[in-house]
Amino acid sequence: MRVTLQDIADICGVSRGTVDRAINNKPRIHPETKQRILKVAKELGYRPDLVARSLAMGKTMSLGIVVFDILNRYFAQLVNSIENEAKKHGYFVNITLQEKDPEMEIRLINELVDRRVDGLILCPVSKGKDFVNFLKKLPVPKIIIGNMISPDLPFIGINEYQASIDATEMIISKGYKYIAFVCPPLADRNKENSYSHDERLRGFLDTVRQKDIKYTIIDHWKYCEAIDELLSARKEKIALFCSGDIYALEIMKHLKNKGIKIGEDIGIMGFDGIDTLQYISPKLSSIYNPVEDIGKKAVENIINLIEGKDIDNHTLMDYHIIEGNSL
Amino acid sequence: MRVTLQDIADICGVSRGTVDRAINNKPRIHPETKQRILKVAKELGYRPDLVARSLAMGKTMSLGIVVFDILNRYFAQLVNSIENEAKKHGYFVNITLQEKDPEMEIRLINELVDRRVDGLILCPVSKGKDFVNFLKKLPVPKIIIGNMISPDLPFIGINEYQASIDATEMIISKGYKYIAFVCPPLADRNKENSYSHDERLRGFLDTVRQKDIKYTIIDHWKYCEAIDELLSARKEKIALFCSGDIYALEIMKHLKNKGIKIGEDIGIMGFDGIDTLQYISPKLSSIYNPVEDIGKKAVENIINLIEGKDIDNHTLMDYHIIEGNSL
DNA sequence: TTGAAAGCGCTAACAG
DNA sequence: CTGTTAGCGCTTTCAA
Repeated sequence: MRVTLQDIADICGVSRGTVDRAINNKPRIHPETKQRILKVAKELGYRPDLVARSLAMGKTMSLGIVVFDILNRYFAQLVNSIENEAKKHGYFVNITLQEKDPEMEIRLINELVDRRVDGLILCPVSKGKDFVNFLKKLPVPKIIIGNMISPDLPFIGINEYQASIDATEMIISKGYKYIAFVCPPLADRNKENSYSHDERLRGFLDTVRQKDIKYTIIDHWKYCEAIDELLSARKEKIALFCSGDIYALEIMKHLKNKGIKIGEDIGIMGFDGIDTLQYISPKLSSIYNPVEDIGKKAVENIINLIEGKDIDNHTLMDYHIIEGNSL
Repeated sequence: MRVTLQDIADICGVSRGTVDRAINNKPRIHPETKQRILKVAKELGYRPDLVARSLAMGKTMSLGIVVFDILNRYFAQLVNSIENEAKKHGYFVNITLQEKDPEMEIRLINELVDRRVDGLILCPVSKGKDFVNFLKKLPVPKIIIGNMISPDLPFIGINEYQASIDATEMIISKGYKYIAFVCPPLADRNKENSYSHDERLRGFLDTVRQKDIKYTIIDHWKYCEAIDELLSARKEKIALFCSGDIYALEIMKHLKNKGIKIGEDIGIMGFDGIDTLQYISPKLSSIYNPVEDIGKKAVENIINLIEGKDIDNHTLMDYHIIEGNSL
């Protein structure tokens, strides 16, 4: 049913090789036969079988992407920019979501490799020596985004530690004397890769301790309740530094429902600068995480690796503070 | 470098066929040889080459998805649910974004077919007879989501017309005497497929005309300015019915900046019920568009088609009105 | 300039 | 139960 090179060859009375030369613009073919072949190919609506080509060439022109959740705005933006950049270079994108399940993550990576993607872009949740070894052994190049898991694996991200210091200093500069740092549960962080959150926490702690600011760490899922308690327990005006805008948005929703005025009764700082924020009032202060640039850079780097070129093993992109009205 | 069936066959002193039987759990093989082969395969870390398998079997176990923009929350939710469901059935997902460019759309669909995806799930922007013919001629099954383009092509969506009637009646029931319908420019709608918006508009018009309600249609990109004018020109309290939550969010942002109280000074109704709304105050009234169910159903249907089974050509899913505080 | 043939790694049909 | 063989559709090398 589908037209193959052989079909065209039969009709034109030439060999498959010649048809190949005509169709793929290869040299060493007589212009006239070429025209004849192209004409027939067009009439028959010939389309190449990219699976067969991949097998023959050992190259699929596709990238495997593993992220955990495209509903997370950060990853939606990331995937969007990866897809756009990949397309420009003629690559297609195989996306899989691993739902924060380390076993599933490994399974999915394996299957992408089985499908012979030419390169992998990963935002891993797994961590540890075994996982790093697993990745290193894979027969395809890979780029890690966001959660660094090993200095040996090519990485793209921002300086989370410094960004967190900058954010904390900015909060302090607004006069807050008590800051709560909100982040995912430590229990999860032991199993999962939480490099970003760890670095942010470290930056926070180093700053508040050095500046002698009172603080607490809220690292469990009942953070809204914890904040309520905090509000009734502390007299001074407090600020919340959320390790991710998603937390900040949930908290803002909660506080608004209670009639608490954000920016007046309490200060909030986010992290990531996701674009949903444009619709939120008051405007949330946050850290702009250049996710589009990161996606683009990841594609550039992975293609360089695929082509055997050298890249910087660690690339840190520029971030900056977004001043909103929430502090 | 990569281990093949032949490598294992050589080591075990059997033929490729036998190794195949062992590895793929096929019958007619002696348990002992099977064990021996499996052991070697494991030691060598054998992994199947899915490209080769695809070529041999004429099946890639992958679905091609074409949407225009994963940054649009509606499509992020859709893609998420498609990916999850596909994974359950052992299918992988090739996603491409066409940026509302009809030519690009055709190019991308063609390339997905060249890559031998087993089925396509499309949210087309193109329309017209040529495009429908193009789709019909494709040698793979396909499902259309959202924008119906032909009664002959399998479609999944909601009854946009009826939903719009329900929404309009609900607005009217709140006492509004003047309603503005906000939707994308007509100019774009002539070229692009705007089935959803057209149906919503039709439902709106049929209702306001029948109930003798004053109305206007704002179908250009300067809708915020248009609304400002409307607000100063009309004395009665007006409602805006936005054909898409995205418009509603932009408008709410604009109005909030001007200090206009939504739900009090003006009424707003959205469409789609995207999940960003949970963070927005006041809560936007909207129409819940069951995008997750649609994605799931699309995968089920496309797999049925791939397997040669029959499906309902048109599937309408349940929607419902979300009552917020914006009316 | 063109043809023939081998091979990519796997599946499947047919013998033995 | 196992081996052999012929593809799948394309690329690539070597002859002619």
